[in-house]
Amino acid sequence: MAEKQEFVREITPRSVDFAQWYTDVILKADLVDYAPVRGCMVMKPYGNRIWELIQADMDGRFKETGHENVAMPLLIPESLLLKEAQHIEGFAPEVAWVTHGGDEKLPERLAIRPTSETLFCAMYAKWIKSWRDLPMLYNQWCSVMRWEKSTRPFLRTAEFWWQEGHTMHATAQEAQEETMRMLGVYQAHSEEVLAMPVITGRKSDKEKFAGARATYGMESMMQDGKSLQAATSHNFGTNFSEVFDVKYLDKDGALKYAHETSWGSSTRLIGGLIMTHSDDRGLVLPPRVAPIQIVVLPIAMHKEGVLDKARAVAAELEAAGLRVKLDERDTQSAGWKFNEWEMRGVPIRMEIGPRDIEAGVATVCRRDTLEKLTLPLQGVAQAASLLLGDIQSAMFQRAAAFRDGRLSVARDMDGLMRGVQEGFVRTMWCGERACEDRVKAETSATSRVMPFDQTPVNDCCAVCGAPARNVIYWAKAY
RNA sequence: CGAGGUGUAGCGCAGUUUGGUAGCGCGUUUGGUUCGGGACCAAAAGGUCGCAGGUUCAAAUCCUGUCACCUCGACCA
Repeated sequence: MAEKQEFVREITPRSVDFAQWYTDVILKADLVDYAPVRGCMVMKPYGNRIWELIQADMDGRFKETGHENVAMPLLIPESLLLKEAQHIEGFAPEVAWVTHGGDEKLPERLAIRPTSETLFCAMYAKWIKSWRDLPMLYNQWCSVMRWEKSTRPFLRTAEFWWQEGHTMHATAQEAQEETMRMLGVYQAHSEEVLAMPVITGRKSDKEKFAGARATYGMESMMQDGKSLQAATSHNFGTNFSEVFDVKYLDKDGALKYAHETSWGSSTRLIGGLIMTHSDDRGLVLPPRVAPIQIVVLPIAMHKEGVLDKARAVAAELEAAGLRVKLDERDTQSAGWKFNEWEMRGVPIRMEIGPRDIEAGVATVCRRDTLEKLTLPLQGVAQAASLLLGDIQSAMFQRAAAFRDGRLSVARDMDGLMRGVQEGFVRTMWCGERACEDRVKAETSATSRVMPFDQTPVNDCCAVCGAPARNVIYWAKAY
């Protein structure tokens, strides 16, 4: 028995080596594989399905808030990318270039998009003429490429899949409202769907997006206490509009620059999901993004009536709109299947065996707590739906409690240094870059966000002691 | 990009110090017994030892280079 338990833990325990644990989980759960291209990943069907479920939910939220999807080209002419100085300065080191068409050298290099602000702006300059054209609210789902030096599946890959929303507005106020609205959409999605609690706020100038006037982000704490930037929402003001000449004729007859926003989230969310919820047995998926919500396992399948009953139960669950897998393989033992589906994070395992059938119940095991219970077969779909709802909210509660337990408040550098060893630290900050650089040098932590709740801790910067301007969160980050 | 580590059967590894017939476990295939937490027995298939050079009668093993992956730093969604 002891040996069997060891065998289950082919996955390195989190407490021993978090990074190795992370890699083990995604490979054992069959989410991705490494590609022949350096730094690139292949999303396998199971991992890709999670992304599809994330996309479906998020895309619905984008449409509810008035956005439409477009498809922009993969390539950006060098001259276009170079237009906004700060922007290209931020991205230049990691741009991949197309230099040839067939054997012929191109007259101008083409960048493989690292992000599409420049393309959108070039098009917006053509499309926007009048105040009647605004706001223009577009989004695209695509992949982008950033030639990263060190990569890890989902967290940082050379090519990654994402959505990027790009909008143009008549006024600064509308642009700011849009920036906040989309940050709110990300937060709601993360907390309601991914069961991943986040802290939102504004980024310091140091951490801000290249070319933006203000960047807002949401940060989530992983089980090693490090922070993952899970999404960002930027207000560009008229920075790009002035460079790309995006102007409209306003009601008052004056020609004005449009105010721009952009916001993005990526397959990195899946990495966050894994590092938030999973355990030493493998993946734990929140029901709302689980490709399989319930796996039905016929037990002692060779016995009369078991398989028929299991099929009937699976069909009933499916008819209720649940994502169900009936595992009828006769090549694997029941115990083997238990472990496999646990490793792959299926929220509910439902066993249908001779004893269950006789008692009119199903034996059920929930993945988040590994707790076993029985559900009456009468009305099983409804009970299962309720249980999935419980699991979803319990996972959020648990993650939030974990996060709160590792969140500290500090008034000085000592407290800050101690705090970032564990998780997030809330302090006052004077607003100076020098203090951020000092924290980075001494603790390897960075400023994450200045939260919207600015209730002061005290009145002086925790780093330098000068009069404080903001409340800010610090953490080591991915 | 700096420091360290690892590349040997589908997967996990031993063998490398001291050069001399390519090994083990899991998985796979076939047959049988099992079947409520990774079952058991028997037989079988499966390898250009990451790649390229070099040294040698002989290289998985020694030397040089190179690529990939993993960890820790520096940079970023």
